Amino acid sequence: MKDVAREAGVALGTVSKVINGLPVGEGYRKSVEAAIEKLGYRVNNYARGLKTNKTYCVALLMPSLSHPFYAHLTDALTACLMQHDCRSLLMITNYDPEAETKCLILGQQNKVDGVIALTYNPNLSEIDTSTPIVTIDRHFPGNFSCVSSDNFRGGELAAEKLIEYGCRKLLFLGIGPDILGEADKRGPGFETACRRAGADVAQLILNDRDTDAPFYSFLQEHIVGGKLDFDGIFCKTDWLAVKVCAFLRSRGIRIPEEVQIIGYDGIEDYATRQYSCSTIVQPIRQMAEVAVDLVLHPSAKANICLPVCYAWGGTTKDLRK
Amino acid sequence: MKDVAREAGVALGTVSKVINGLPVGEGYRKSVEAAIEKLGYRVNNYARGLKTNKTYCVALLMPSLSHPFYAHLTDALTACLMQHDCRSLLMITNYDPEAETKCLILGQQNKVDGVIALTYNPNLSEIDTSTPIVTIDRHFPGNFSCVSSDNFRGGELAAEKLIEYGCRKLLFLGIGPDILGEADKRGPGFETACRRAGADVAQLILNDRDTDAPFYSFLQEHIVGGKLDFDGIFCKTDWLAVKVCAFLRSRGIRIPEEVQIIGYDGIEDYATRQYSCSTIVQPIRQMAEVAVDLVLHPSAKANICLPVCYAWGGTTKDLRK
DNA sequence: CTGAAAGCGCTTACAG
DNA sequence: CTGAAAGCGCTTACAG
Repeated sequence: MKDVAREAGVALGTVSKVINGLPVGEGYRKSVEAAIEKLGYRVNNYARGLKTNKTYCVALLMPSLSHPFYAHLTDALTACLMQHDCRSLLMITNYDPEAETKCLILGQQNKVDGVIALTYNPNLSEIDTSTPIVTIDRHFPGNFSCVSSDNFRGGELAAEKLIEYGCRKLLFLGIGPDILGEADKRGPGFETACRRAGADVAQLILNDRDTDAPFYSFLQEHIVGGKLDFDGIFCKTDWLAVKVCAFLRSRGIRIPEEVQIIGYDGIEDYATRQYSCSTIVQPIRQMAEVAVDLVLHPSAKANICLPVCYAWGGTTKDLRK
Repeated sequence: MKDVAREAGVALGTVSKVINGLPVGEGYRKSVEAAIEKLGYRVNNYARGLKTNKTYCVALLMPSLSHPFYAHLTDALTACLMQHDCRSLLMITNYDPEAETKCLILGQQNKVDGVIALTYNPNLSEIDTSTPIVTIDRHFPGNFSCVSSDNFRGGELAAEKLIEYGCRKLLFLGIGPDILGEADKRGPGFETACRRAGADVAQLILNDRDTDAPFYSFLQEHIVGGKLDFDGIFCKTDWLAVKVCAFLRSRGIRIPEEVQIIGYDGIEDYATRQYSCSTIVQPIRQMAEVAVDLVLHPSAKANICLPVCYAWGGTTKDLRK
């Protein structure tokens, strides 16, 4: 920058003004721009951030990118931030609360303009609350905004569809509850709509993320004479739905003829772009847009639920046929 | 930091030394640490970077995170960087050369310590070459290191396996060539091994990433009397292999009984962790480790090919049976 | 071993 | 409108 000023024969302040588009004499602007071009000068964001306290950088905290939902969300968030001339500082926590806390601190140490976090259970007491934090799907005490899909409505929708397609003996399968997770409204939404319609509904909710064996033994117990005791299952995630489908098929149960299954998330196969099961689709792009908007223009604590929709994915009856 | 110095009754330099673990009197260390704790002080990386010219931040350029390969690679790279106390600045280019160039510049403007890039065709002439750049799977003129899987060997391996499993009329299907892409050695590797074994080999290589219709019409032309004219196909990517399988199955051709298919990448289903097709597996974690090592400790231009392996995924004959 | 001072590359009141 | 100067929060020779 000093070199540019010397080359153009002006003071540093003038160069700064040209860079930032502040009013400057036309002749000065020309020569400064020429000097910038000639020297290949590029402003140093670190130095700028030191003065302005703006870094044009937002930290993204994700549990993993191995799961397509997180990968797509990260993709969408980064694209949105880019449109606002913001960069994303990506941190992967692997579902580990300690790593989550560490990452939050690291992010803040880099003086990010904000944090968008999909976390499981960070130690929030260590967190500096002066930078805006937006969570995805999680409520935390304090002044954090939260954006999520409309999980309760999604649960209702799953129930409505299964009942519409003829199911009467319904089952909800889920892992959780996560700490204060918005996603834990899926089950209650499902149950509410089932009861409203007067349909039978059972549920099995596990706490252990590491094994799904209990789901299989539960299902096995409900297979009598080669027939499953339920005709409609809502799984808390597509991930679970896909695994449940694989298990039931391995036991000779036909899907969707004997039992229909709906998941939640809206995961597509990477190659064929087909849904991996019938599912409640989360509006990922919109969630990203809202989260970015909220983190860049912090307001009072907001709690935003975005509308979901149902999509057919082979594990429910296809009414189009 | 000034506050910390005042609180501890020492000079700024002393605080700096404590923070950076430089030798300091035990009593001073104690009181400085107490002051840091009390004030909740955290060093500002931007200010530090201004002096040291180190940012502990590496830019990651990826075409997208919608494809599992890029998502897993990004995940692994971020984890490796984290272990080196480095953060990742994520930039998504959507395969757009202009965006690639813009991202490279943005990254450098943030004074990253290095760049790891999986790009298609950025305008490299605009790039400042003073920061180390490591590419994945791409060669560029200039002093950039490149890490990739051993694509040529992967192609050979695919041929060897298909031939071992009884195939005699082989076909290679691919999109490309990418500009100077390392991945373009897959076809030649395949062909070389086929010829070496004296097997027939045909190939179809398209240039248009946006449509795969020509693949299907080509295959359709080679279906005579319900039989495909090839008994072994190597697809340049799993993505293509999965789509080709879907097409052939829709035409009533049985896989792997009538034709065996191998892809490249090693993509697993996110839920079942099963390979989406028989495949040549890229060593993603190792590639990430090597790339991070190379970007953090730049040496002379290195060109590193990591070993691949074959994995069964349902589209070749399972010899274990 | 410690403290005072200079300087990293910027921005921003403040005079002129 | 422009230039000279102070200062953002750090680190690092340099004296003491």
